[in-house]
Amino acid sequence: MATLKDIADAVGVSIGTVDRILHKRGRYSEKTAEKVRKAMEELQYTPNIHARGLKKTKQHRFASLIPLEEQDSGYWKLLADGIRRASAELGSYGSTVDLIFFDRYSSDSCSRALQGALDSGVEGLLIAAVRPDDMKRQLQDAGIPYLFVDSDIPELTERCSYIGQDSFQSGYLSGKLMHLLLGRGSYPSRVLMIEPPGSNYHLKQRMAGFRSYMESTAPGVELERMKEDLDEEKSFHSCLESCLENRRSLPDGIFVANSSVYYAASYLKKKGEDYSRIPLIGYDLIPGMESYISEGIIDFILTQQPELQGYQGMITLYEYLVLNKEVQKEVFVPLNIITRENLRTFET
Amino acid sequence: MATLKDIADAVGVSIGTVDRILHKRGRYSEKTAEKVRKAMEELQYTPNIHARGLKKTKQHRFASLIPLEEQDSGYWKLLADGIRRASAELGSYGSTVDLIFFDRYSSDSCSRALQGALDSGVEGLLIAAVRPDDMKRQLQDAGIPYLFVDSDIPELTERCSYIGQDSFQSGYLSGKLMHLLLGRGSYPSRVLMIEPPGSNYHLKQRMAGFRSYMESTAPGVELERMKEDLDEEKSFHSCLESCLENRRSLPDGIFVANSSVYYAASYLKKKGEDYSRIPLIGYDLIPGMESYISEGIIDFILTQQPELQGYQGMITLYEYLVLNKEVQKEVFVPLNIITRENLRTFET
DNA sequence: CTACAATGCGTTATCGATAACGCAAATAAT
DNA sequence: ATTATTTGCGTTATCGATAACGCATTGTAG
Repeated sequence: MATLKDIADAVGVSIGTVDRILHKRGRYSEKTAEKVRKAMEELQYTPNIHARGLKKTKQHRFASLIPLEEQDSGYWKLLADGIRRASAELGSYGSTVDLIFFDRYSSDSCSRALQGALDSGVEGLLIAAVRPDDMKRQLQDAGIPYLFVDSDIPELTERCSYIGQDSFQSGYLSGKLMHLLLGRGSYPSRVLMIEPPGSNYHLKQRMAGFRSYMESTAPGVELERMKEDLDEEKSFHSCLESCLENRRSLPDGIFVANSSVYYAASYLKKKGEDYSRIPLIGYDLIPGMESYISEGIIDFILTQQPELQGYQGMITLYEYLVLNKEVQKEVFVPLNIITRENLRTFET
Repeated sequence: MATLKDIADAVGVSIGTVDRILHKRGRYSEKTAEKVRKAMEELQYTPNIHARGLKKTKQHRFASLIPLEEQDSGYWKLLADGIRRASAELGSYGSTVDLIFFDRYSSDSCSRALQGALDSGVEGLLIAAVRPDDMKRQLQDAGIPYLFVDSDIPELTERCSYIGQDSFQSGYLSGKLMHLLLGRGSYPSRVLMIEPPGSNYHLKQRMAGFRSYMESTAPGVELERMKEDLDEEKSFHSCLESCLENRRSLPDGIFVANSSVYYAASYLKKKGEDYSRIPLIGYDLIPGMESYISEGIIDFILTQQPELQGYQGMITLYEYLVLNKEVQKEVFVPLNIITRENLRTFET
């Protein structure tokens, strides 16, 4: 591997000059710059990351801002784990990461946490933008760069990137899988769509995607919609119970637009065989989900690898701010389909 | 972040002593060692990767040994791309990677390539063990560490790791998806299983997994088996043609155990609507596959992210040999299910 | 024509970990 | 008791990139 010194020797100048040219810091003639660039090309100069990183060691500080780990059935713990993994890695590169949590159902908690983060003097923020309206105001004139994960606020064009899901498409995909589970040609069938609490952009998009698939491809399928109000198992159970009691027969399939599918599964299991075999599709591989999948109560889980989102998000922020890498404005993570037969390969 | 110097100052010794204790290089008393270890704990010492890497810059050389990129419909190019990505990354850490290719249908080509790699003086080898018998002999007393990707030879216990697929399980999963596509209750149906040429362990496992699912779960499904002999489009087409002509009716589903599903798709497309709508399941997202998926000719593609396998494999080898990290003996990559509706999220 | 800035380039300390080297003091061997 | 050897520890050059500093030379303003 060629070093700065190799280039300098080849051209007949000093490393200082080469470095100035490399970083366009002025104080050189265009003539030597041309020669240097040619030599770099020929000798295939690659900067030594270690040397660069070592020299540039100056306590970088970042923070992440996501909902409380236990909210949404533990979904945010997965994201937090990814952030922690990135944090450990960045630690040995001389940076620190603060994890800040807020109550996603409280405007107050959210804005206080965000304000605290903005005032804490960190160099960059990783934000799960689950409260777009609250956050938008505060971020308008944020002095520091930020990156969104999980949920986006596209209007904030200064955000350095968004890493997350294509939620409409994931709903659409759920629709297809449900359609397959119903069995072709067994019309008419009735499917129950459950919209969990804390309705945000992504939930609505998933619902819309699901509906869109059914309307365009499976006209014989009738959709019923149910809205949950509390992110809690008991409440979910009773709500589902009253909904199912009011019907003539059991639905032919149930779709839950987030990880609350966990509650639906525990309900169906409790109610026995007839209920358990209703096709059930939902989101996110949170702890405890595995058993319902391997028992076959949950047929498909879609996931957008929250752990990876957290990890990637933090690493991207670092690369953007410290290494000056270019980053994509929008990164959609792969939509994974998890079912009984490939579940094991997704466990860490 | 605490540095060696911080630890040294805290204990009242020099950094040389701390370093010797850290690396157990002798020349210290157990008494100071104890104090140092305590200080490291308290001050949360994390070695600075950059400083370490910089000091240890000494041209590490590795090589990879995989089949020719165009074989198996271009499957190996994906793996090679992953290795190249790792190579670029490791380059800036001062290491080089040679990519060596061999003809996977020639024992001679394989053993010459392997011998060349072993004699080239590299520090570690990444090997796609697609010719277990040939390779086993040569690797018995290989002087250098090696790691397998894609295909394994579990008997060689000195291999530092294996990164790849659980092929039986992936066949089993294919079986489930095929079952869904057939539509529940539409028995009896007949499914054609195609075993591509170059029959190896993984192909056979996939076939076995598929058959196992059907036998255990879908007794009404009748399986027919067809064996291909040449890895070539024309030959595949004529073989498939003669097979389909000898039947009373079209099969209700087709399963191809590797990326040759590409040839099957091009055949079905050519033959028009009746053929195109036959459920078709296969493997690997090779270039050109996308269009058949989005047209709906291929219903499901399973993939074990060959690009990731190549990348991960090379990085793991590096971590094992250079950073002395512990590595898992066996890593199964996630089994991804790709279909029309999530295809886009898997394109890079 | 002097002052003084701007240009072009070389020199050097620095980041943190590593490991070779050197020097005492303690212990062992003769 | 004297020479070897071992033990315990400090000192220092090194890896490559960075950027501050310094010193000429050229250009420009008063």
